[in-house]
Amino acid sequence: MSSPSSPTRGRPARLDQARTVQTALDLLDESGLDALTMRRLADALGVQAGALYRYFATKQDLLTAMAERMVGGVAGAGLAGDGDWSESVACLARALRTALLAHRDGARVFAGTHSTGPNTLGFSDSLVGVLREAGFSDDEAARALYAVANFTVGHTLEEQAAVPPQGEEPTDAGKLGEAVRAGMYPHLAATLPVLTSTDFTAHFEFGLRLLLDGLGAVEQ
Amino acid sequence: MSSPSSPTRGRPARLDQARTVQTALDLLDESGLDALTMRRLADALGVQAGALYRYFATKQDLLTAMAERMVGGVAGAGLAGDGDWSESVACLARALRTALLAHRDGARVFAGTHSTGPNTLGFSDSLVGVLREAGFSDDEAARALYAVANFTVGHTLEEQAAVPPQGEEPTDAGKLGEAVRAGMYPHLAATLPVLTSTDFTAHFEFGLRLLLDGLGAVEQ
DNA sequence: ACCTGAACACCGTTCAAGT
DNA sequence: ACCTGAACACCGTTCAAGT
Repeated sequence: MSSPSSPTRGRPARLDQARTVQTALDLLDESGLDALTMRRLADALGVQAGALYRYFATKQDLLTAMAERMVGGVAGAGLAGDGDWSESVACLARALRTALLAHRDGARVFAGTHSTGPNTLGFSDSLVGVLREAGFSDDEAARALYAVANFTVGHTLEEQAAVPPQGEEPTDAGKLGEAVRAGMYPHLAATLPVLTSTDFTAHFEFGLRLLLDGLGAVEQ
Repeated sequence: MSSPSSPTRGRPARLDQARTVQTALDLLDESGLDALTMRRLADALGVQAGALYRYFATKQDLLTAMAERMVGGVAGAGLAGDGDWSESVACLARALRTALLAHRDGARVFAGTHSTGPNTLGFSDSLVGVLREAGFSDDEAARALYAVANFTVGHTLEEQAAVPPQGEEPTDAGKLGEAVRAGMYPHLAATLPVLTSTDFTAHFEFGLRLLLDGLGAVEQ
């Protein structure tokens, strides 16, 4: 309740958790995760690197706070639609993907951390709640959460890796094309246009539909 | 065909790509991805760090070769079962998960790279092939590959993060328990036993079933 | 041709000392 | 109480020089 920031009377601290996380997210968007170092972040905050350790015990803790902040508001997406559990779950999954896409390397940051903050737990509680209230068992609801969340994060990880934010060529679809045209992989060759398509929203919606239809079958 | 390893007559090179990748995988299993540095790998190979760069232009290239090696043989899993596309796809997904689980941090290595080698492309071609031959369209087959692969990798990423290989407490289920018992999150509280269950195979099979049932609905 | 030795430009983290 | 300065123990990568 009063760790490093009680209402003190000395000169106000230049740093606090909220401003540090915000600046870290700005730096992430500008330069990407690989360029987000404690020293560069300290520079952006006008401070020495060591000072950050009064607010975050490790860099991993900072990344966790960033992930938690990124998914703020996502839990509320479960209230859309009018009582259709399938649409509510879809909205939650879409909101999670959108929140991760909103920051460069957002999925990598999220996948690399395990926040137990209110935004992250609120999302999980919301999704599990929608399914329990729709009549699914506790086991089914919890496992559906795993399936939807893991698919969404895994998908967004691929999406952000495949579509580099600005400059450099997408080095990936290119090498895939070469390799596939080399001869083997007849099935990949036939489906190359879809595989290298950048319409990731369509890919995402397809996978999400599979999961929801599968859940509909569980419901009987 | 003859870059750094022609059949020369001088003293044989101490290094080659295959031995380097194998030693790197051994080191990964012993110490984990964070401890896998070019210097430590060089040490294990009895060589200086700089020497590795004759065989791999960057550390990322080495990691890609490791990922490619990890999924060797996975493509063959599509031949199991007797013509049931659903069982073939399930076998491919299970084989991928098993291959990633076979190495410490295997999913992290795989998710962080994008191999276009024969093992990785063979897996994709195999899965797409099973579906195309079962009558799915090219679009459906390609998108199903995305869905199954992203779910499997996302799931295994979580699994390996949740179950620390040997020592240290699972710091994760613990903090989740605290936070959930604090009051809010009634739905998480009700499903806590399932959420903190370590039966990841059951979780995986549930999600996989959803995807396959969803695909069955597409088939009509 | 292959590897060493040494350097370059960094990292995350700690901690006495200042204010 | 909060931050600086400086250090510790590392990183990935490059490249002249040796053999």
